Amino acid sequence: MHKDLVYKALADPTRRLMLDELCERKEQTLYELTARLIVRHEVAISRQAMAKHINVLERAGLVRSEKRGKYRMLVFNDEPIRGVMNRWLK
Amino acid sequence: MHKDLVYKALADPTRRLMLDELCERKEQTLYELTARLIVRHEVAISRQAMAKHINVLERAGLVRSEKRGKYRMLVFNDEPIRGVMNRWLK
DNA sequence: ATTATACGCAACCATAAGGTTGCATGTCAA
DNA sequence: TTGACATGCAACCTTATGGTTGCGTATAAT
Repeated sequence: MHKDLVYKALADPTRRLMLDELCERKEQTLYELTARLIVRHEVAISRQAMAKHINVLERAGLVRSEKRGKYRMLVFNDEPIRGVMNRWLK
Repeated sequence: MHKDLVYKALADPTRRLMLDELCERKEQTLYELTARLIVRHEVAISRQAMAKHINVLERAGLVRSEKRGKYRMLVFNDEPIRGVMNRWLK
């Protein structure tokens, strides 16, 4: 569980929006999430770019994914964030 | 107070070490901090690179600096971190 | 069976990020 | 006042990052 990956994953605004959405709706497909970002947050992005972002989030442990048929189901996991943010707080 | 700058500032391991040190010892000069990182954390880095990192941290509001004679005094400020980490925690 | 769907993978591109070297400048000590 | 010291500034370089296009593939729908 490399914390560096968590910090780096959170450094991109698009990935933070993705976490916002996944935080609200616990389970989504990659396709749903992409559509949601485009229409609700006016993000201009391709599916392939979204897939890359999801991979970054998954390597950081912030997202768990599971292949179900032709869909990739995404679930948010807040545990890495908890282990990372208290570092400089007393 | 752009939160994006905070996330980006935290994305680099050297800057995180700098915050660690500044969190421990509230007031340091840039020179002290550089020396401390090199000897205590075995970071191979130049003074100029450190100055760049400090500027990034300052723009994010994580460090306040004040010119005192020929020294630049650095003070850690945890307020931006508090405003940034509860985003995905219930 | 054929077509549409949701996704994975790879190559490629432009910009940002982190680092270095070199030089200039203001401050302090001898 | 002269020199060492702590820092600022700018140009430059390398690699990482975020994005794209193109193609392949397994699943689902018609």
